[in-house]
Amino acid sequence: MFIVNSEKMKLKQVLKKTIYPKAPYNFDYSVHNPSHYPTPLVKYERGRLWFSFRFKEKLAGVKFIDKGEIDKPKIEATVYYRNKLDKTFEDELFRELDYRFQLQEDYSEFYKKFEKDKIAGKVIRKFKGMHNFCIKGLYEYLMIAILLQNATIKRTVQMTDSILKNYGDTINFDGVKLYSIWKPENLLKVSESELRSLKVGYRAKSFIRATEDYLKINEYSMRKLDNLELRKELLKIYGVGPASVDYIMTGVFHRNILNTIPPWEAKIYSKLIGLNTTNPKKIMELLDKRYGRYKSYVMGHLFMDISWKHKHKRIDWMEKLLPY
DNA sequence: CATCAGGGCCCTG
DNA sequence: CAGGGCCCTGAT
Repeated sequence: MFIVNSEKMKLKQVLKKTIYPKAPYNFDYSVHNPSHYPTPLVKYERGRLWFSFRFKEKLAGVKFIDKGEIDKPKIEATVYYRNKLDKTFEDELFRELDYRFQLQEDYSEFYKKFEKDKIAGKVIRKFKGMHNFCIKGLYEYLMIAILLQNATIKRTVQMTDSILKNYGDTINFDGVKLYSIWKPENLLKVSESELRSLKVGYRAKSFIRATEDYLKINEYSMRKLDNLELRKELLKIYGVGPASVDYIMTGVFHRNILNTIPPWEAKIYSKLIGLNTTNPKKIMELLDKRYGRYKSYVMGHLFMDISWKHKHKRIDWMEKLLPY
């Protein structure tokens, strides 16, 4: 017996605002990551992005339209909600969008240092203006991280679809229908066995325990922690281990770190840098030596490049490493 | 048909 | 700190 408590809402336009990111800003590279598995939480087209956005108890829809150029960036942002928002909330919402999309982040030091790098320079120039964005908040990302664990992409997609269908909220705006990850409180009304019936296996327990843990912490104050403290706090969350913590730190918290390289990524990295080893330790040594504290940016760029190429024209060896 | 490895993590000894 | 167990699915 399912408890159906998902919201289904049609939203209307309540606010339109122009955003001026810090140049250089490449819209498409800064709102879409083709290496992420497809979810019905976001819709992307060239120059356009729609996403569900739960912030401070309110579930809104947001549309971004690219109206600028890399050196003169400009985004038209439209917010959709049930009813008019008050000014304070609007300001907070845009401050949050600024954080999640790292709109004002300055990467000039990085470009100066590595734009001419023999290995990565070409790609860094090609992706100039890519900001390190993450549309999701901590809770949503936690759920995604659990869905990714110990599963192939295909299985992850299946589990995501069925859990969203049963417990996700849906919104309609601007002719687009999107899901949103449920409110954490609502998942606690669901029993572990109900979740298990969606074929998520032992992850059912993780969803629940991680939700309980999330409700005890405050992701906004965690942003002030340094890398070590933040890592320690995140690892306390049930279901978060060394692999997930790195994704969460670089994604949700925009920390510039690269601590562990999972084997499947090691294979990709080795190919990208042209190494003769797929040993994560060896790869890490090289990255440290050559790129120091910018190693995660460099790898981020190389990884983005191969993902975009793969998106447009399937690449054989990527196909093998990212089996659907 | 059986077996096994996946884009890990928890728990135990 | 190493290693077993865990859910399901598709490949062999």
